[in-house]
Amino acid sequence: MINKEAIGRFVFGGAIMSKPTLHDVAQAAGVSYATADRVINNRGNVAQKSIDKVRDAVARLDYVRNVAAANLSRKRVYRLAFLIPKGTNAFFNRIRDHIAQVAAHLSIESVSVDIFEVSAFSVDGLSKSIADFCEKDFDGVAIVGLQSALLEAPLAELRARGIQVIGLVSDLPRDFRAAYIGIDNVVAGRTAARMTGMAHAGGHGAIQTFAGSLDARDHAERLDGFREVILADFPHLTVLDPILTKDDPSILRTKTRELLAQQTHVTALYNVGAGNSGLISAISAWPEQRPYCIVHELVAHSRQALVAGHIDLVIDQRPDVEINRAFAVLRALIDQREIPTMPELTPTIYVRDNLPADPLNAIMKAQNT
Amino acid sequence: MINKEAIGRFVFGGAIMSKPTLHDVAQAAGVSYATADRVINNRGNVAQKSIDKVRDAVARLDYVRNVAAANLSRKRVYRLAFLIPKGTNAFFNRIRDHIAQVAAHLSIESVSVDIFEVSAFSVDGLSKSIADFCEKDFDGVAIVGLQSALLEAPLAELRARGIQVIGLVSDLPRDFRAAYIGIDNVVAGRTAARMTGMAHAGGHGAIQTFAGSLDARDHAERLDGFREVILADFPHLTVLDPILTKDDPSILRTKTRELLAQQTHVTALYNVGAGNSGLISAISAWPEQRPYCIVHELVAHSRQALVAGHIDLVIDQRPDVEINRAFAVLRALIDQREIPTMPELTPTIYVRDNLPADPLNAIMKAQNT
DNA sequence: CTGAAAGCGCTTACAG
DNA sequence: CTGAAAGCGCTTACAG
Repeated sequence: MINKEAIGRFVFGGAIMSKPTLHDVAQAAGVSYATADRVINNRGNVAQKSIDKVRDAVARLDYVRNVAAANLSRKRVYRLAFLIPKGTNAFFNRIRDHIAQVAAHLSIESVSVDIFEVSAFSVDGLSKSIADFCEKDFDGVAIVGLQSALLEAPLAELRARGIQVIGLVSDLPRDFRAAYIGIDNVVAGRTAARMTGMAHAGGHGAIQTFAGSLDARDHAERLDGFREVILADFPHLTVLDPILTKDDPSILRTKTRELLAQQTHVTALYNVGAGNSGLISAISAWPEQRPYCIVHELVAHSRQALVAGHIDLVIDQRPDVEINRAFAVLRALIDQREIPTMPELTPTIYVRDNLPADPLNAIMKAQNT
Repeated sequence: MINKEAIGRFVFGGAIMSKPTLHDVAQAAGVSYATADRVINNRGNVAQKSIDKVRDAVARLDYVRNVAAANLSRKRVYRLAFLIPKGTNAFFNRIRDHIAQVAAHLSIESVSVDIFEVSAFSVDGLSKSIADFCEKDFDGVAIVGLQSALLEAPLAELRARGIQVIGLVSDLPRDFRAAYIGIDNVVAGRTAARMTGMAHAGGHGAIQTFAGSLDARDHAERLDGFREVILADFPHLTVLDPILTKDDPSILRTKTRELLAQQTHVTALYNVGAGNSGLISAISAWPEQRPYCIVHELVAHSRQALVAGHIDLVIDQRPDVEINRAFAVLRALIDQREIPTMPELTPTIYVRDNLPADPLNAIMKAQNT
């Protein structure tokens, strides 16, 4: 035990001091407790002279408000909400599950969590949902957003009501949310390209891309990133224009089947969007000579396909990490604290060997025994 | 806003009830507040009859202790410590930095954090450090462990003193710690193998492995996992026995240089251990014809080599995530709560495209302007 | 504009 | 074995 570093202690004149309280501040400033409280919390109705004295004392003593005590005395409940696209999309189901799971633990610490489902990918629907949401009494909300000026008015209304807003997975107009929690989709596309390039080991090839729609910003960004890297670093490879799928599994199935039946020169498939179950079902019928295959988001079917060797790679945005961070960021914003240090969000590469334990699978195993 | 789910509220008879307090429990049980407190916290000196009544009331009301209020009243400080190998190893520097960073934020919430450096990788040193540590007054400690029966006695002593112990990065003897936070190194090796296999695109090849020492459990496990996957799924590839390096960069440099000068049939390099700066410096002298190259842990030099294209892949254990989890788990253990849901630990694959933002780099850029 | 007092849900002596 | 009371650091009426 050679070296020792002490952090987070208050050492004064060699002795460990306890943290200053509002009482100490009031005393040092020569005002009453209540007055000190008023300036600390900007409650108004305080003489400028008092304000200055208190501010000064705060700085001198290095006072920091004890949020836990404050919350206790107010019986505070953090009222949080999530606005998530409704529907059966496996990815958003995963998001919902994790929110519920975290909420169950957090309820112990006086946090209430509501999930609202909004009509998927519709600017009108989302705009109306946000407007409705204004009526409710919440402290903060995480919204799976869209980029549209139509959302600005309802978002401004939320802010006016003191509700903290963050974008989740898909961003809102920049100036109308306090933070964005999600991956950079250009980076995700670049990552997919790097892996595809590596897997060709310098050989020639052509990559068939798939996208739900080029209007979807995340899809377009992934394609851009993908093309950038292939163009710059893998001159032997060609990126074919995307087949548009509306994220519909049956379209993906049909198109993939056609492609494989034609015995084309295609050496790799990359789907930037959803609907992978269709792609997988088509591919698994051609097990012997399938192309290299990358998709996004780890959900039941993509996971299974990875394990079975039908696809090679899944790029995942770790919705569990995103949700955890959304809670932490919302609480910090509501408390007007600094946002805590957290690990960065980066697209995660899964192969069959580094998959996280599968909770569903564990349950099924338990049932079988 | 079609559907709505409320979580974490207490709904009773249609009305939202606030959580029951100890007061409610005492009343329902027909005992005094103090007695209820005694059974909740197992303070002893309570008649069995009272215990039963209180336990019953707790179950009926679904009471859960308010930890924040308890901590406030006790002016509780969580006294946490980390035992980390000393030395200049870039990986452990990263660990130390992140601990300090998290600690700076946590100090606000009455947590004190101390880092103790112990002589690296020495069972004797670690054993003595743990014994010394018993004398100090802490609530919990995370230890970068070793597997040795010699550690059992001092660890038992820690437990006897009510100090919560977890293994971090490298595990302690199973029965003498409450949890282990770190990746599965067999999985890490398997992941490296899968990527190496893919990068050969079905072609033949030979992979030269490097390890610090085969006595190091993590090194041995990574090699095992690596061999397993190559053997099972990549029959065209051969895994060469590891060159032992003591994790010394100069040894790695020399050996790699020799290897490359010999113009061998080696198509890939995989170092399961540390000392990568040596490997990288040797490789970067042969930019045109270098083999495929995988190393562990994202630190300044491996990151730079990835960006420069000298190496292909870094497998990282996300020490930042591990540290965050260590704090959360220690606090849960100390509070005797359930361990909170957190994203799983899985070896992370980095290529040059999905790197997290580099804080150092950002600082240097700022200084240059 | 300012201050004294009760209360948030708990723990800790202290008195029976 | 049991209970009444003060106090943790804050907020919220309420009275001046």
